[in-house]
Amino acid sequence: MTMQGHALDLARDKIRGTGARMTAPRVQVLAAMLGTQRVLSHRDIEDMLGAARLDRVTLYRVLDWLVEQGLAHRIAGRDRVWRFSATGEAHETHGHFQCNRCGKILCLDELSAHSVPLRLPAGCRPERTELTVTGLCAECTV
Amino acid sequence: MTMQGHALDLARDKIRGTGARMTAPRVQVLAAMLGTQRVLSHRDIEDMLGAARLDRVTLYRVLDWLVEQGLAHRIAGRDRVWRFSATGEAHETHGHFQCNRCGKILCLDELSAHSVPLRLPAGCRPERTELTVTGLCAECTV
DNA sequence: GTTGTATATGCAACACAGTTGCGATTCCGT
DNA sequence: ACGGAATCGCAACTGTGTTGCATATACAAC
Ligand SMILES: [Mn+2]
Ligand SMILES: [Mn+2]
Ligand SMILES: [Zn+2]
Ligand SMILES: [Zn+2]
Repeated sequence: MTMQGHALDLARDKIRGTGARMTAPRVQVLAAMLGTQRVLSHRDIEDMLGAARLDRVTLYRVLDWLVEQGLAHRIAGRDRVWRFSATGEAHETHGHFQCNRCGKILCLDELSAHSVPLRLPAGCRPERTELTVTGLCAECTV
Repeated sequence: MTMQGHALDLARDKIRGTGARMTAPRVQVLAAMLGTQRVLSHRDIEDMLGAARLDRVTLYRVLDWLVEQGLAHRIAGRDRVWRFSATGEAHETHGHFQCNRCGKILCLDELSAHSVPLRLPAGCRPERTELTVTGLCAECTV
């Protein structure tokens, strides 16, 4: 409860900082993301909200907005589902691990995408390097 | 025509090599993939086949089968679209570049995923490392 | 060649992530 | 309070990929 209260306050601060409107959906979604270490899918967040349910489309739009504002980052897994995280700053550049069985994504904070030496075809303008290791997570290893 | 004939013969050889049935859909799809350097989506292949149209589901199943047999590789991009390639052997390990605007994928043959030093959380078993650079391709740069 | 059968195809219906348009609501500066 | 732009909620839609099942066919045995 204290933890959740803190996440709510933090979420409100961050949203206030953008200068845009502070709305219940934005606060709730960002607080949910701040309150966990996990990388959450749209569906994960829907489930977490439970009672405070909000429209599917609104959730998609809030997530897009959080990414635009730099308050969250978006990760593409091999299951072709977007996942979102609000923790840390270096997330744009570090690698991720995705479990082939349960789909869970972990952040590999020590694995920097910047350490990869780029040599691109002529004319290509790189924007971002994504580094994803797939395999089995500790819980799914038999 | 000579080029296409060669791709057809090569496709037939490879399919015969699996010991499974040789069917028109398999030959046509594999030949289409062997006849290009590009990394093709389901839709790309449908368009290429044109007259020799075949059922959507059959195409999905042929692609799955080609991957199972090791005759093609499947690449996950940032959009929710699988892309396939029959060329080379190193697709599992080298990096790829995907254009944020047109979705095209290029192979970065010189960028090896093996060069990335892994340091995973305890218990995680890595199977594959994916390295994708996103940005704008030469044709989409304004 | 004919036949039998496991295998592959084609169709219809479905699942699921994500998007678009638009009218109704609400945040917030005045 | 008030007004208007920003945001929300709903419905309908798109696109990719999957499942179930009846039909067709590759190919091995004869
Ligand atoms: Mn991360
Ligand atoms: Mn490749
Ligand atoms: Zn797992
Ligand atoms: Zn492009």
